[in-house]
Parts: sequence; structure tokens; C-alpha cells
Amino acid sequence: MTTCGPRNPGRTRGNLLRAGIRLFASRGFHGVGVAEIVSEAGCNKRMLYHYFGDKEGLYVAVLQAVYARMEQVETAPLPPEASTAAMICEIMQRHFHFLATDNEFVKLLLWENLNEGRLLARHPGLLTKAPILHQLRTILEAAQSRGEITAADDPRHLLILMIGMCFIHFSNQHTLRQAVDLDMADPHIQAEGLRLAQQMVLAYLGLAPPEANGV
Amino acid sequence: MTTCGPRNPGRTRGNLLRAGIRLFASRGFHGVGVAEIVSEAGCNKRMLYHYFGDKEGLYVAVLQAVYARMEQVETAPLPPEASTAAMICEIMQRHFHFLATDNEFVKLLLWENLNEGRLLARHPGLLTKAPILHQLRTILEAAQSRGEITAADDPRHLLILMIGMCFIHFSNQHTLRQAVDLDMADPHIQAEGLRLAQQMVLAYLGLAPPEANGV
DNA sequence: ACTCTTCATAACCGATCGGTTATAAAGTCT
DNA sequence: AGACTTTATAACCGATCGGTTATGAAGAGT
Repeated sequence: MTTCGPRNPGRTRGNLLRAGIRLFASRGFHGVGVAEIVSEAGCNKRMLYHYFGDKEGLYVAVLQAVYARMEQVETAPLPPEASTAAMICEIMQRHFHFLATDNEFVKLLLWENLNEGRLLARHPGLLTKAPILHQLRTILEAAQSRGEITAADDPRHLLILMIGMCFIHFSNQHTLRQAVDLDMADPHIQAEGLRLAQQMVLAYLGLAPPEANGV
Repeated sequence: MTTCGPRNPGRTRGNLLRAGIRLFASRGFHGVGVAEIVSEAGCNKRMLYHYFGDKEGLYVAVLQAVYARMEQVETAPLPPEASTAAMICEIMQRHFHFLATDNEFVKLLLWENLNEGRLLARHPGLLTKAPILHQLRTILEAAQSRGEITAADDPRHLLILMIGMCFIHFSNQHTLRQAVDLDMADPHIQAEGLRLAQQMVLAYLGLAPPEANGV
């Protein structure tokens, strides 16, 4: 497409990375050829090998870049004076909204899982511990010390279910549409799904919903 | 591998289908070559084109075969005299157990979603409505008519969350392992995840857990 | 001005891709 | 026995795959 001009190191690398993110997310590692990537990046095939070593090198860089987008969103501090229920709803809403916004993240995560984490295994440290787990732990411990909740279950299991209730809306969009006849891409449907998920977690913890609805 | 012998129509077709299920599930449509499939099926490449037309034809047959496995499990009748809570737990346990057992189903479903349902769109009727939705609807309506529950939310949304809480354990096995440091392949971890998911749904519906635990 | 590293291109490589052609043996029907 | 359909094989096809070689221009250091 847009040629790279005579010399422009940063831009060529950036173009390749962006093209890689878009194409790998949309069709996976095996589904994309390097010729297509360099065509979209507007440069020669040799440049990919110059900047990233090989196709897999670009793929790793793509994963790093997209994981960084999640960390950036999920490490944002929470409103310190909010109620426990409000904080639970907030981190769920953040996670849900991030998945809804960053389709490329969702797809790359799924590709990597389908690949049985082979790339992740070969490049340890690519994916760090979920920052959201630390937030949830802090919230639950504080609530427990104040006697607001009694359950002492492993917060990791609770987090998995919270993530699962969000993730399903985006990971299984197309098959769910056929299976239950709901358009998961519709923001209204998504909002309803999030609302129900939040209610479910609050009900499990025995917390009343925050002031918005519960009076 | 095992050669097909002089003539054996059913077996060659079956071998190809089985090989296709295993290989497409493990590496997706683009990740597998026809040469590899026929090698595992123990027959010549030409046979694949004879029985299934082309590579995509085999892929469609694979999806059909694996979807049929789910329908078979999830249309089994429920114990008619059980409590509402027990029935909810039962359908969740069944769904969870099916996903835990049939890894190929989980992966093929994810491949197809990542492919944005292109195959599903090209072959309508391949995936039918989820039979589990009908079961859930029946349970909820009966409970509602008996006044056991009050919520009149769309059962489709509840089902999505139930599926999501089960699915996440298998769809994101490898990345979750790194993100929250839990081995999702461990049956004990899985059992705990299911237990928590069941509790969550029951808590949301305002139902006491069935006799097993609640006394 | 001279060298040296970096950024870039075009042409090309062997291997593999999905799919086809040519051919024939095994079974089936009359 | 002879004709015809079905099941099978081997060899091959053009296209494309990921990756390399050969080459040179642009910028930086001296």
C-alpha cells in the first residue's frame, strides 16, 4: 500500500507491527502469509526479517504489544472510597468494556490458547500475572476484614468465573448467535449481559447492588 | 499409517473423518494439510476428494459429526421429580462435563468463532439451536409458576453466563494458567470451578443448594 | 571524502500447498 | 464372460509458502 519512502526505520517497523496485529488477530498465525503482511505494511518482505527475525518473531512482538494494552487498562486505580459492591461492579465493567473494545486482544488470546500456548511456552514472561487478580484480592480482603462478606473461597476461582462471564460474549459470538438467537455484537445485549453478570457475583457474595438500582 | 486394504469404502471414509476431527481440532483448517490427513487416515490423497469433494467438504463433515456429539449428550431427559436447584445443577454439571470430556468440540467451536463463522454462514443448518436452552426455559418456567423464583429475566442471558462460566475453564486453559496460576486441566480445580459456578447461579436465583450440602 | 552500519529492493530458492490426471484393480450387474 | 461403477494409487500440476541472496542507497562517525 503506502510505500515507506527512502529511509524511515521507526515507521517501517511500526507498519509491520500494526499489519501483523490486524492480520494475525483476524486469521491466526497459519492463516496469514508474510507476503500479505508486508503488502499491508507497504514495505518489502526482507524488512520483516530485518526487524523481527522471522514470522514467529513478528507474532511474538504482536502478542507483547496487545497484552500491553490490557495491562494498561486494568492497572488503573480504583475509586478508593467506593463500596465493595461498587468496586466489584467497576472491575467487571472495566474488563468487559476492554474486551468489547479490543477485539484483537480477544482473538489473539484465543488463537494462542488454541495453539496450546506453544508460543507462550517458548517465550516465558510474555504474559504476566493478571493485574485484575490483585485488585480483586484487595477488595475481597478489605470486605472480609470489615465483615461485609463471609465466604473465604479462593479469589482466583471467582475471578475465572467473572472473566468467563465476560469473555463468552466475545469469544463465542458467532456460534452463540445461532445457538440462542441473540446478537452478541449489539451493545444493548452486551450491556444486559454485563448487568446480569454483575448481579450474579453480588448475589453470590451476599452484597446488595450499589445505589444506582437498589435504593 | 494403516493402509486401507484393497476395497473398504466405509472404513476409508471413517478413517478420513476421524483423522480430520483430530487434526482440524488440534490445528484448525489452515494449520493442517491434506497430505497429513490422508497419511493419518492411511489412504491416498485422492480418496479425500472422492468422499468429501475438497478440504472444506471434509471440514464441514467434521463439524457436523462433532456437533452431533453435543446434541446427543444435552438432549438426554432430566430426572423429572428433582428440585429446581438440583435440576439447574444437573444441566450445568452435564454441560461442564461434556466440555471437559470432548476437547475436540471445544476447539472446533473456537476455531469456527475465530473464523467469524464463515463456514457456518456458508452451510446453514449445520448448527442447530442449543437444546440446553429449551431445558433451562422449562425449568425456570416451572419454578416461576410454583413461585419458587421471582426473577423474570431472559433465560437466554442466564444461559450465556452459565455456558461462559463452564467454557472459560477449557477455552482459556493455557493463558489462565499463566494469568492466575491455576492448572485448569486438573480435575480438582475443574470440580471446584463447577461447584462455584453452580452456587453462583443458585444464589442469583435465590435458591438454596440441593440437599447434598445445604441440610 | 571515506568508511561502515542500517534500511531498503528485486529476484530467487527449495519445499509444500490444495487439487487433478491417468490408470487400474475390486466389486456388481446382466 | 463381459460391461460398468466404485474404490484405490502414483505421479504430477501451477501456485504459494516461509525464508535467503545479491545488491545498493541513505545516514552517521571520522
